[in-house]
Amino acid sequence: MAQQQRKRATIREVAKATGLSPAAVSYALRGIQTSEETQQRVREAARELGYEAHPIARALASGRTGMVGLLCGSLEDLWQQSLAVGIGRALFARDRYAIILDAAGDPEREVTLARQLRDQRVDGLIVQPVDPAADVWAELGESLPVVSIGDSLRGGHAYGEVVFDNRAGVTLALEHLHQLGHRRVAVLTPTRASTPDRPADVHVHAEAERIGIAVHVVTSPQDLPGATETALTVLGEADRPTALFCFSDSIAYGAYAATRALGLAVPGDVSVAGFDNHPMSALLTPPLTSVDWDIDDIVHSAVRVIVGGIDGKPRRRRIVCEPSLLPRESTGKCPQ
Amino acid sequence: MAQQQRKRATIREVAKATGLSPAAVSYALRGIQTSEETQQRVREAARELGYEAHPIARALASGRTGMVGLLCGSLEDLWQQSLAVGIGRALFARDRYAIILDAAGDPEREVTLARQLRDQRVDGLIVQPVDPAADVWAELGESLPVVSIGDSLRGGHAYGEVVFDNRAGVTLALEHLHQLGHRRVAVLTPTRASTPDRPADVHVHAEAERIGIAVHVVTSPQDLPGATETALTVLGEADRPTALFCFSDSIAYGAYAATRALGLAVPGDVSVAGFDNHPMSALLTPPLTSVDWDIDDIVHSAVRVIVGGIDGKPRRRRIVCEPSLLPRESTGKCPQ
DNA sequence: GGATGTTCCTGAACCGGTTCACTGAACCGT
DNA sequence: ACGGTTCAGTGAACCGGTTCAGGAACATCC
Repeated sequence: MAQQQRKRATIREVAKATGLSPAAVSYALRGIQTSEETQQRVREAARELGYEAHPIARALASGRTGMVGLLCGSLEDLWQQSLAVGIGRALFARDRYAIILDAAGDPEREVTLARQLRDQRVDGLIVQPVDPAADVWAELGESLPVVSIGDSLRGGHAYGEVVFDNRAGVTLALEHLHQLGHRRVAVLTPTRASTPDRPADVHVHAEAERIGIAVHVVTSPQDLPGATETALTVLGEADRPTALFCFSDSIAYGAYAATRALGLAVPGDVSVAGFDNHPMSALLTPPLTSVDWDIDDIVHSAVRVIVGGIDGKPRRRRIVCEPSLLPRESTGKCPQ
Repeated sequence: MAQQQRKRATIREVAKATGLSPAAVSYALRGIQTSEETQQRVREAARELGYEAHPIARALASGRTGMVGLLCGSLEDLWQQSLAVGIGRALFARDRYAIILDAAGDPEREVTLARQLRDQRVDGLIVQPVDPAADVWAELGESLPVVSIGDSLRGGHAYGEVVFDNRAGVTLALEHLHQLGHRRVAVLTPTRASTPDRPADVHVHAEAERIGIAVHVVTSPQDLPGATETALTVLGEADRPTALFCFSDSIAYGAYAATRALGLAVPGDVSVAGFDNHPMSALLTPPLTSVDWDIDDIVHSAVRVIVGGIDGKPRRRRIVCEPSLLPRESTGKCPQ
């Protein structure tokens, strides 16, 4: 398409119009190193010429792009979608743009995308790590502020962290199920790096043991068909668990689909608990019991921290979010 | 943060290492105007030096950023979230990045964001217009390829269009409801520009008249609380409609919440039909009758067309998507 | 009154690629 | 042997800002 690229005015034209040097104009437009009166004159000339700073040129010269990378662990998950949307908006409100990428639960893909974002010269990176122990975080950490959401990056390579007290969430859910009499629970966690020592997973086992529940941990994709299939397998086993604890609501939705397909009643035959409390969860039949986090708080914390990092604040931040349990009707007394 | 910005190698260093001019290296790396043997040498030297092209510098010199703007009408809508995610992925697969912005149903905001994206020098713009008749599209159309999704931009200012045959969708839904005996239907459409002559809206009235249904058109926000409130109002009216036709599934979810709050049975007391067929819709109780579009097809069409536009293909494209009706259990015979 | 600062502005280098005009050499057919 | 192409590569300008060293003008201080 022969785009005529509608030549916009440059800083040198504004300089010519005002009789100043380009440097002076550059300063004036940023309100520094110039007299109030000059700034006034420059602004006026700029407006008349329809001058708009060229972000690319500015980025090249100043070394900052105004872009923040957002690397999501798995955007199939509706909750992560909400988070991404929220972060995109919040960044925009601070004059920055988000580049949203999706590792789709694959640790290798995550590494590739992370490098790609660095090469793209984003000013900062927000990541929901698939593999919090990957070496790539150390590598990125030396050239960018990195903020992790959800899990701590191993080795302290993050500039900031907004971590969830997953342990508390797990405890809440498992105790809730125990109280209802469940002793055999399947835990469906998102497909993740095969690091077997992820703190949350370890905690599931430890807590289950402490509380007195036999758990069976299974990984699951986050999309509806994938999660449904996983749940079908779990529920089709000989020794069917009496409750499913899903590490994201999206997975719980798959569990619902599976119970429906198998003709199982929730919570009559099997209880289901979720994690995240997506708005849709209240709308299902029965409404889904879920562990709730304050998503707005997470969004704003993450954005505040990454912006701080970009602006050179030296103090690292670690913000811990506490969950609460929202007991609804998908969990009930253990059958017989 | 004293980021040491880990100096990466530049093209001139590669030039020095190979004994070529920077220009030759630039050409060689892009595989043009140089001998196979030189390209080989250059690639090798680049690898050894850890050279990666600097996208910003490239963008400044070449005038293309590799970024595509994606301006969504209202990201509250789960279906639009799916679309955004899909488009982001598909663009990335073609070595491009998406900048996803959200007009939140506000036409003024849409104009501002559109201009902002242009000033940000995106190579192209994909938009789900809130106001297809806005003047801004003409303005953008002269400096960028613009692809609209959903509605045609008035005045033919788009380079390409992936439009939905909304009329057909409306017809499908209304005829379905008519067949079930409904004669009084409320239509909940997303909050939009106040252009009263939007083709889809006009068509609702025309089709309703043709078919013999009295319609009452109401605009609604797309988020769950907003849509719930709108539905509550509609269902609380003296002359309550016997069916709700929601122009997006997200609005239908609000309708479900409202019926629940009012103690109305679906479809016993009121039928609900949606539009878009989001994956969650099959999971509700009762499963939602919805007008279905092939979202993958939409994603790939839009991306194919915008990439064509960016690459200078002169032929404009208009792709029309046809809907199909997925009758599920949320629509039933009109009470008495 | 000379040393010392400020304030405001300039010139030039710089960021790191791309592109255009041009050159020297090789290759072509006759 | 000759004019005409094609190929591979060069040098310099260029994209449009930012930044740094420095300088003129003016105020301040002892």
